[in-house]
Amino acid sequence: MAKKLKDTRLNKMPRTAKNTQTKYQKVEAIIRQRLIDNLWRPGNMLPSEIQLATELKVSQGTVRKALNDMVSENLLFRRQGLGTFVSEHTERRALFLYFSIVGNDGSHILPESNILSCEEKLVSPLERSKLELNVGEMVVQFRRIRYFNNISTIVETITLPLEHFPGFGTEMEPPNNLFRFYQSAYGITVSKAEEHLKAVIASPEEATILNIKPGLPMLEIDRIARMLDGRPVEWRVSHCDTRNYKYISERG
Amino acid sequence: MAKKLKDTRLNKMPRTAKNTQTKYQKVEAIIRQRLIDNLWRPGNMLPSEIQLATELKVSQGTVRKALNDMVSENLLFRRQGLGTFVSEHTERRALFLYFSIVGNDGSHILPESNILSCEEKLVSPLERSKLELNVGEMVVQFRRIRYFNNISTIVETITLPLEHFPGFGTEMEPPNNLFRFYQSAYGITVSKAEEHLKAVIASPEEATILNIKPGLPMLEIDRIARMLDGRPVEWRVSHCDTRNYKYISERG
DNA sequence: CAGTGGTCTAGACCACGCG
DNA sequence: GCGTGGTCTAGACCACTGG
Repeated sequence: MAKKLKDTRLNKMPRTAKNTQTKYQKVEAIIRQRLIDNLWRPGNMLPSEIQLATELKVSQGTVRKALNDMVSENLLFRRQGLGTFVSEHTERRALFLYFSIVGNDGSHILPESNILSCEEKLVSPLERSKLELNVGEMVVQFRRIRYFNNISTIVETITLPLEHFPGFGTEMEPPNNLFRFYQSAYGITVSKAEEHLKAVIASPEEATILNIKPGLPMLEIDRIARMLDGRPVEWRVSHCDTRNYKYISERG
Repeated sequence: MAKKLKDTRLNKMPRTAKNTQTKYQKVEAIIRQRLIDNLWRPGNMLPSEIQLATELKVSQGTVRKALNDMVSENLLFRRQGLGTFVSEHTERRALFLYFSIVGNDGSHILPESNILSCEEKLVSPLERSKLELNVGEMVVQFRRIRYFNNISTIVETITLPLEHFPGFGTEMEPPNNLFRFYQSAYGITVSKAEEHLKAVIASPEEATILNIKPGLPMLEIDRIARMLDGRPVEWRVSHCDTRNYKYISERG
């Protein structure tokens, strides 16, 4: 790692067949790298467009395009009259961006959670492929129940690469909003996730845990969350009782 | 309807508290209306940015911003050196934009389909609320099975407001790609959809139709599709056997 | 080659938030 | 009032497409 580091000033080489990256893409890459390096932390204000333009020797419009692209990726947000800021994993963000379960009436509620178990172990072949790890690496795995209005509705199994989360779960109880915790405690920002959904049957164990009938249909959400550089950072399998809740998704 | 129609030339009134719409938003509204009116049809090329800018008395940059916004809504697409075009509901679009079921290995296949039944009837209260219709309006409702590689996997119930689809299903068999048919035969472009997912149990009837065991868990996809002006135009409930297939969704 | 969209610049003015 | 982002303009040049 750490190849090509002295790119602070953009080269003036014309864009040819061998060099398809535009100026605003270079600006974007520089800013993205600064986020990865935690040079600007979540909640911080970035330098103004003018300052960035001056520093990087491009016009304000070019900086603007780069920033706008990152805003539409939800990495940054802007407030007119104030400035441009690094996004944080707030409650609101967790609720509307990374949590797709709502009540039958459409109401958004972030459920409470309760840890059932937590262990460190050697990565299994399936976990290796899901988290793109090497043989012999360690993971932390824990299960938890999630409650809406004190009614247990979801059981989750969460697997993390121990490399990125030293001491996770042993030094303190993981909180309800995990993404915010990853960000504040480990400097890891989840910026994307892929969810795979299936319908399954509640196992006897799940039925006991959730206090429902075994054989009840459950919505399975199998999700890989990725950090800013695109590497997987969490594998989560959630089984959700969808009698009173539903998963929502927009298309188009 | 048809208030405020003579807005072809943009007014020069300064943007105040009572007038928050910017120039590019006005340009966007004009172009969107032309799409709704089928003035430019799917697949057609729009006038060049320069032409639009001249016609609407704004600069090329303003037109560009309006067009780019609509490109990111998938209403238009651009090809450098050629022009800007109205999006069509092609196979590819159906497959990647409005069909979220893929194989367990991630492969995209558009299933074949087979109509089971089709009827016109008075709208029910539930259908009224789903499709935002009035009491006494008529709908067309039909069921179909969908096959992946000749294996029946999905059973769908589709409800359409008859008002927008005169003669639907009676004059000819609805084809596999419905959205393309809505567009080519009725001038109706689906531009957005909201999907609500739950896990349910296969009913005895569904089990018979799909040749599976009753009681098998099925993924229910309850979807409202909307046309360019935002009005609902199709209600579809799909029950999918997810043993060999899965629903995918990106977040962030 | 001419025409299209794509990038980049420079500068003007507006709307907003805060002191 | 001042600094921020937001809008708008005008013009230059590049890259791609098709004839």
